[in-house]
Amino acid sequence: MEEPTGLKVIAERLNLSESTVSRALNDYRDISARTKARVRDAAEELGYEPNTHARRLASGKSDTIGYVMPIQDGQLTETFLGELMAGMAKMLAGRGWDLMVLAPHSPEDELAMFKKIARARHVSGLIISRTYSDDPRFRILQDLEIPFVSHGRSNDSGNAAWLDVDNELAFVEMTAYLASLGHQRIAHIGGPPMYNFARQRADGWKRGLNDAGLEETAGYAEPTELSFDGGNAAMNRLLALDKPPTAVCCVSDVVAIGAMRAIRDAGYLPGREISLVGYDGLEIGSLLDPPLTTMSQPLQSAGSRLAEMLITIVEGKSLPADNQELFRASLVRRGTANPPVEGVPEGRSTTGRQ
Amino acid sequence: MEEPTGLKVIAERLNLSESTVSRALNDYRDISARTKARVRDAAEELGYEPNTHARRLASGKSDTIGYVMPIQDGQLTETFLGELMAGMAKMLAGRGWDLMVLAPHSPEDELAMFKKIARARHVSGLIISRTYSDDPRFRILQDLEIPFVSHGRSNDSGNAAWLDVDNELAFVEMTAYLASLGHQRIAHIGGPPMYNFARQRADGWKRGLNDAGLEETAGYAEPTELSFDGGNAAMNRLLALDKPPTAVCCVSDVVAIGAMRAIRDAGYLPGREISLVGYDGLEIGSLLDPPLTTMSQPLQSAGSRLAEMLITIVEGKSLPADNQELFRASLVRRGTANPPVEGVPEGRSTTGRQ
DNA sequence: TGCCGGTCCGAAAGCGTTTTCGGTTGACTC
DNA sequence: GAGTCAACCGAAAACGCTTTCGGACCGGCA
Repeated sequence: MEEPTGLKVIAERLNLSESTVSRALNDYRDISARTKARVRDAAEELGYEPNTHARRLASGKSDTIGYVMPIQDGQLTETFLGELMAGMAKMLAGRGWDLMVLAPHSPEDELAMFKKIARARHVSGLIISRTYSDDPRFRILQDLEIPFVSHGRSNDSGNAAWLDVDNELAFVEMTAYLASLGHQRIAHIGGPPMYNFARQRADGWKRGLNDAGLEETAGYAEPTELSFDGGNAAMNRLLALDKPPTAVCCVSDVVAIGAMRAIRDAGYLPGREISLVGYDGLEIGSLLDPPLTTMSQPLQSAGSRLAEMLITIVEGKSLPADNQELFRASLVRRGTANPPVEGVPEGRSTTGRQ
Repeated sequence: MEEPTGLKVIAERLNLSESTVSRALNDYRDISARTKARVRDAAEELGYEPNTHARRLASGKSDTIGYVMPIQDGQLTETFLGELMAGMAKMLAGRGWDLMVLAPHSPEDELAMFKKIARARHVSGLIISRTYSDDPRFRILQDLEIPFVSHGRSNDSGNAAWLDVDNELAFVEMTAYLASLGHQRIAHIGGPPMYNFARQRADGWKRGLNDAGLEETAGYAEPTELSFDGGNAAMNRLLALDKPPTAVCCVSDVVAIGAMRAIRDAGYLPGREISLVGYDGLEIGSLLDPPLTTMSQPLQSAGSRLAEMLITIVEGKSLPADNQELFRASLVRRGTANPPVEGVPEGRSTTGRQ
């Protein structure tokens, strides 16, 4: 009801022009300190809040960035989106920027959104996530000249801005940890190689083996779906080998949980006959029996940093290529990774040779 | 680089005025069908996309709603936020609206955001969630005249708009289900009564007992923290009773999982000596052993509906009080709810009497 | 005294839409 | 054939801010 106070009323009250008031509030240096103080006080007192749309129209800036949610392929929706977005939103709010959510329901839809943004420019930058090994979005966004930062790398992320977890290092460390416990037969249950992180993690596992002086046993790399069933099936395949592994690096916690079930069903105990490490640091993993050892990645801080990077790029204060950061995952020691026990597990098809 | 095409260029190309073009695109009826068609074709061809800020400034509408994330009290961040927001974003996008995320880090911060929105009006409505039994936000938002819809009811939600799951009914059904399996000693592990849903669920359990002709046994209502440890502790208290329950209605899946552990530690098997039903329908529950029976609530559709309701309110097409909807949770039968077995469990402190 | 340079502020032109208000047609009535 | 009434479109004023440009004023210097 009460019309909001604009520049006008505060200008009239102080016998100043609107332009002076505007510049005073925006801290232009051709306004005297005294005037600035008067203006600020009056603005405060009157509860002035600039009209966002007018400001954005006049300045040509939108002070808004968009987060593109991963396209939901029916199954498990990422559980950490909330935390990531909270990190972004808080950072942005601190700078007076807004966070807008985009939830495309297909790649075509996503493309249409990009095109619209490229034209309307009401969003000045994007954060994308869940990158593929070959991800056309990098090219598209560059062609459309939309500033963006990616959460996760890709083959196509060359000179783009990204923030990623050092997946490879995480799995190097995971493997090294298992080796340090005494394991020699360390397998890997991986994800679909179309996802970039899946490839990186597999690479990390290989390098970890190498670093530990172990060699990659045939059949020890088992790619699978990122699901409970996928982990379960992959673990069953590993158990059917002549020499099943005594430890397994799993591409995700959910996959690891599926593997745990398979281990149990085979009559073993996860963390005893077969050690297991997951990845994601899911809260829920600690509730299992035994609690799942895992690698956890920072989320709130990642969201915050992503937003920060994008702002500097949008403002032209840095180049995309200068914004490439690697976060580090950290080992969460719980109950499923322990030194190997002697003699087990035996291959199902063997009769004791070994 | 290439300046975006505005109303101007399409007006010039067609020898029309900008105002005519604008009205044609907005389907005013004082524009001939022929002209509308010409304008639309030209707009299409030129890839016209209206400038959001200019449009919003001129029309005085913001076509944007904000989702206020629950304030994170350190512990487990809701796992379903992603899905809920996806539901909202998709619905809104379909109508040309935007979804903005607000992530206050304290109640004071939240209040400041409300006040700012009330003045700047760059967000035309809000969706709030995680409501308390006594939630001051209802009053505040009404006083500030900010249109809003709440995800969850409250004592204060009288004539406000809300969408909630029928928590009470869900627990009535849950209790009835356990009773139908033959259970007579049905307990409830509840949440902090400051949360409105916790109260509702406790009420549902009581009504369910009543409907089944059972009476509430002393000590069978155990409020606790919404965490694994909370569930664990509460279950231990139940197990220490003279006559422990043979079935337990849990306020959430996480709490139920904590309870499962307690049951195991006491030497029983969840779903055998003591049945258990959770609430939330967490994916992860199906990965447990045995898989957790639970009640699942719709999320994407809730998000979508929330957004839809808010739009009609913002547009003045309906009153808040006419937008109160109850969704229904549905039972997901998995492994932890079965008919009672005879004679067990015994109270720990008893020596065999019954 | 005249000129120069700084400091501070006002005027005014946008930014790209929407929307009100008339005005111009042509057809249609009596 | 004057008057009426739709039907259709243009002019122009917002919307509330930003930003450029120039002007007034004052002190200091030659």
